[in-house]
Amino acid sequence: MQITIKDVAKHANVAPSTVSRVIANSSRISQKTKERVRSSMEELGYHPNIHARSLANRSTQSIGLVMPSAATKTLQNPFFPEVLRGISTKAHQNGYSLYMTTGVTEEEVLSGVIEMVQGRRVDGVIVLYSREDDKVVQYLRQTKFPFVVVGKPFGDASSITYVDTDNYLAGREVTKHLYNLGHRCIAFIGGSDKLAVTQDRRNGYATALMEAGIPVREDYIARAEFMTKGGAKAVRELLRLEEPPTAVVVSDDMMALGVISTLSEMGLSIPEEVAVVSFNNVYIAEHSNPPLTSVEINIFGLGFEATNCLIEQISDSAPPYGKRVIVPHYLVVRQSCGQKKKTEVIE
Amino acid sequence: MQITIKDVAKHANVAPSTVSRVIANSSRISQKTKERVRSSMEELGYHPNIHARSLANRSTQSIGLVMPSAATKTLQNPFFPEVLRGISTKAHQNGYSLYMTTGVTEEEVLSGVIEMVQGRRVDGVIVLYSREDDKVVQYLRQTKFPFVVVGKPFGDASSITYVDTDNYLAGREVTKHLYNLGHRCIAFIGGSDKLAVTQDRRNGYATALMEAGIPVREDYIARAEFMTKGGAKAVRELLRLEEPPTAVVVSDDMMALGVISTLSEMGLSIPEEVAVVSFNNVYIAEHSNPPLTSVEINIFGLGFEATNCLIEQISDSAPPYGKRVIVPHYLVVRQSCGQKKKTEVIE
DNA sequence: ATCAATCGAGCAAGCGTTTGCTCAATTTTA
DNA sequence: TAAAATTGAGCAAACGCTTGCTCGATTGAT
Repeated sequence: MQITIKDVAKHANVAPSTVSRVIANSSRISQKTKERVRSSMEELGYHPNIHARSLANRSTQSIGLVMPSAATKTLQNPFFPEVLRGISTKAHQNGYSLYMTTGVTEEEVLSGVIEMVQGRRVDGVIVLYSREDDKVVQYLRQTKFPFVVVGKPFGDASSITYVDTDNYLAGREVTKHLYNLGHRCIAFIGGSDKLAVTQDRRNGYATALMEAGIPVREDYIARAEFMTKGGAKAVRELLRLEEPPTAVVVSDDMMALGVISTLSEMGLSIPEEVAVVSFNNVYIAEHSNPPLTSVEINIFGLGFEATNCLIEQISDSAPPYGKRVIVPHYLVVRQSCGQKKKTEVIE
Repeated sequence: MQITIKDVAKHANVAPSTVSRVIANSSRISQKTKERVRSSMEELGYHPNIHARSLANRSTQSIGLVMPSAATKTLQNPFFPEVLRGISTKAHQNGYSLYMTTGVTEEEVLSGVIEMVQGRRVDGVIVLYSREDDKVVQYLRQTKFPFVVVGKPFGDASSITYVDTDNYLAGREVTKHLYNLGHRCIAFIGGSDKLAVTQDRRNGYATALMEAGIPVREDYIARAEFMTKGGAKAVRELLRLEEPPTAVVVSDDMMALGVISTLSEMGLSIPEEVAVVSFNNVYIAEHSNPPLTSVEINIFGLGFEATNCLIEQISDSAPPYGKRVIVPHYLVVRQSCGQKKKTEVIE
């Protein structure tokens, strides 16, 4: 059987309540008693029962994680482990542990979240994506449960705390970079249109083109799944156009990987015939062939900051309005985007 | 305030205990009452408080996950997300949720585990690695808490339930494959020597050499960290040898990635000058340059099976002795290992 | 029609902690 | 020196749920 607070109390010759207060390090207990109780705890190998504590306490010291539906697929994108690293680092620092539910459909995910929240399983929730018309965010909002979103939320963003990259700016910069390298036919391959990240990056792309006086062509904008296969398919279609692009902005490294393997298969050389840039700069971007030019968005930082915000909210030290944290990004130039003509570079 | 079982009871005009039994779908309650109670639950939006339930119940419906220490680093290896996918799929199917603690040092990890176990936070634990002299496994074993190991445990393996790849065999096969391609100078680059997986793969490698009548050279066996940088360093040393190897068996795809980028940097062509094979066949193996020949070990399956075994143990439907599940593997041949002379292939 | 068996539902005692109150002992103040 | 203030610790009531027992009502057997 488990060792309870009562056993410790008996062993130390005090009341259970005293033991509890020793654990909480209450000032109402004398130093002497504290020490006696502590050594009893040590001796008996006491560990508090988390459920009893949560029940009495109404707090759980754990954080719920919401992955996009079909999390099982999602975990294949290195974005998630990395953001998880950031979250778990901060959570651990503050004595929180992590609680995950997964679900295949959107409904399943929502009911998982409801269970977490209503069942008082967690003190707060981090939503790891931002999608249009998302039921999870709606629910969390209306129940006024502490939560933060990784990505820019839809609707009344001002009342929601979120952590994000300035994807619009990043999209613009990347496109401009290609323009500066001399490209005029630049395509965009994005993930699901419902995702904030796709929209922002695409808008940035479009803005950059307009600024450069290049019309935005609908047939240069492709959509695909956030994984390699989607990227492969999208690029095939683009190259079938009468005037195929000489450069593509791809909204995600994994998709970009698909793009470059497809290009290689088709016998097109990168970056000479088609230049490629993408976002996230996940681990493997550096090791692909050729290495990917990508926007470093500090995924770890996104997770870390999100957790920070959440803990602030939980401990009521957060302002009552939504807070917004933008994590800085920068372009990491590698081979996949090419460079200006050699001569110019040498100069 | 939360809606409790009492509220439902009042609303449905029954006793709280009846509501509880309705939830448990006890046969002692008539169909009519069940329906009435259920509609009350629905109407009030009732969700059971998980902590109260666990407290009364002594069960938590959640599974603890133990990552190797410095989990923050570990998550960078795609092995973990993938095994997580397997675990979370099976767990979800059976209504379990996942609970993670992380820790930087071995001590931290251990105390996290102790907290999970003694604090009755989880019903069972999955250990995601196998290392020599591991305190976590020792602890779990002596407390007789349900747990399963992913990887072959040390010590009295027969009493521990574990799920593993036949790494010894895989190491042998891979080495033999290189031998068959004509290689006679084959090196091995492994991760930490304390890990079961490293030892097994290395032993398989050595066996294959012996079977082929090739002496095992100490200076052909390098050790490195389980990530790209380690691989890079190790290969540099091997190539400094008087008689450098023409092929390397690398114990992990991530390290192999480091190996091949280093080789490229040094101007050596793969597979012509140095052939490379590795293990795990993670997502990116296919997309590296050149694509990696790697052993597909079904990481997802490892996670899935491990969870399955654990749930069996928790629900007492497992045998009292340690069970062993070996998940099959197979070699996926891609460019990095080269092939026999063209003519022979064509024949 | 009577008694035993069966069925459906309620009572109340936990599960292990926390915490507002109470109260005795000690110290301070007048 | 007596009264007031302070300190340290205990009592007992939650927290929300489960479950062994009890008990009245229904059913079936005699």
